[in-house]
Amino acid sequence: MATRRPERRNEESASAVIQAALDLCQEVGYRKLSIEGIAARAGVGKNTIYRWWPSKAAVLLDGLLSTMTMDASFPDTGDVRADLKTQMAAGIRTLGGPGLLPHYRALIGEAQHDPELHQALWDRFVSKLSAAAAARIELAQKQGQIRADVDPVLIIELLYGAGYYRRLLTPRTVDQEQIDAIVDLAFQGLAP
Amino acid sequence: MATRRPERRNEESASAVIQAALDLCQEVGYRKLSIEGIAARAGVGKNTIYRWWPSKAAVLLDGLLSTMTMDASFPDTGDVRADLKTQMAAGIRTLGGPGLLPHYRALIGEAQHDPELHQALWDRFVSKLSAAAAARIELAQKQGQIRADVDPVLIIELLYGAGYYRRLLTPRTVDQEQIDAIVDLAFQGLAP
DNA sequence: CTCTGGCGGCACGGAACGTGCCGTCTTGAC
DNA sequence: GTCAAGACGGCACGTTCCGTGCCGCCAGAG
Repeated sequence: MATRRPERRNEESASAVIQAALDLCQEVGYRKLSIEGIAARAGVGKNTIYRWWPSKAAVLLDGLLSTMTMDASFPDTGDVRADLKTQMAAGIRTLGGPGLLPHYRALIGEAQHDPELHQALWDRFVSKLSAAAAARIELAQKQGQIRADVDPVLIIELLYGAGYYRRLLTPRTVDQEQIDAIVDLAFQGLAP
Repeated sequence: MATRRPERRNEESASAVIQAALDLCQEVGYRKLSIEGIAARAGVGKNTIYRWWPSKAAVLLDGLLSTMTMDASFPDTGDVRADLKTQMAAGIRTLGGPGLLPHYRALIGEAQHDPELHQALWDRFVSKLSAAAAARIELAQKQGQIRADVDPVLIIELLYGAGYYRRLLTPRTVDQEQIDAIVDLAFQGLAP
C-alpha cells in the first residue's frame, strides 16, 4: 500500500494539471475532456493524476476552487435587500461568466451521477457560499429586516433556487433584471 | 442517404430499447450505462439504436416521457395555495421517487454538457410542466389570489427553483414540509 | 416480382480507461 | 554518508465502449 504523502507532492505538477484541465475544458468542452489529454497537456504522467484525484471532475473542482478567491463575504450596508442583490449579481458575474460557468456547470452536471463528487462539491464549495449568505440573513433577521420565524436555509433555497433553476433547466439566462425581480418578489410575497 | 421512415419503424424494438435503458440505468447507474449494453439487453443491433437516437440520454428521455403519463394538469379547488402544494407534492412523489428520480436526475446532469439534450429536455418535458403551472397561476391572478403585476414565469422559478436547488446542489432531500414551507413563505414574503 | 429500407449480427479502427512496471530523482531517517 | 521510501515521467498492456460499415434476411409498397 502506497500511503500518500502530501508533503512530498510536486506542486508544480499539481498546478500544471489543474491549469491544463481548465484550459482543455474551455477548448474542447467537458465531454471531450480526458485524463489522457490533461496529462499530455500538462506534461505529466497519467499516474500522477490518478494518484491525487479520483476523476477528471475532481481536478476541475480543484480548479474552480483555486480560481475563485473564495471571498464569499457579504456586503453589509444595512439594507439586506440591496446587499442580497449586490451579492447575487456579483455571483452571476463570476460564476455565471464565460470564465467559470462552463466548469461550474459541468461539475454540477457530473455531480448528478457521481455521489462522491456531489458531496465534495457541496462540502468544499456550495455550502461555503450558502453559509456566507445564511450569516447575512441571520443578521438581517436580528435587525428586524427579515421575518425571524423562518429558517435562513429556506430563504437561501428560495432566493438562489430561482437562478439555478433558470440556468440549469431552462434555455433562459440569468441577468440583473431577474435577480432584482426575484429578490423584490421574495420580499413582498405573492399575495396581492 | 438513408432517409428515415418512421412508419416502417419496428415499435417492438423501440420499446424494448427504451425499457432496457430504463432497467439498466436503475441496475448499474447512468455512468456504466452503455449503448452496447442497452442493445444487448434489448436483443437489438447497435445500429437500430443509432438509427433513431443520438445518444443514450435521448433514449432515457423517451423513457421518462413514456413513463410519465404527462398528465400535468393542475387541480383547481379555488385555493391556489393549496393547489400548488398538492401539485408540487405530486410531482415529488413521482419524479422524486425511486422509480424516476435516477433517470430524471441523470438527464438533468447530462444536459449540462450536451446542449441538444438540454434543449430537448426543456422542449419535451420541463416546459410542459412549466406551462401547466403557469396556466394555473394566471388563473389565480385573474381571481385576485396572486399579485397580477408579476410574470408567472418568475413565480414558477421562485417556487420550483427551491426544490431543484435542494435536490441538485445540496445533500438535503425534498419533502412535504419543505414544499409547504416554501409555498407559504413565497406567499407571505420575507418582509417582517 | 422487385426494390426499398429497417432489422439483427458481426467486424473493424480508434479513443480512453485504469493499472502495472520501469528507471530517475529528491527527501528524510538512521 | 548511506539508504530506503515514495513521487515523478514514461511506456505498455488489456479492456471497454465508441461510432461506422457491411452483410443477408425480411416485410411492405409499387
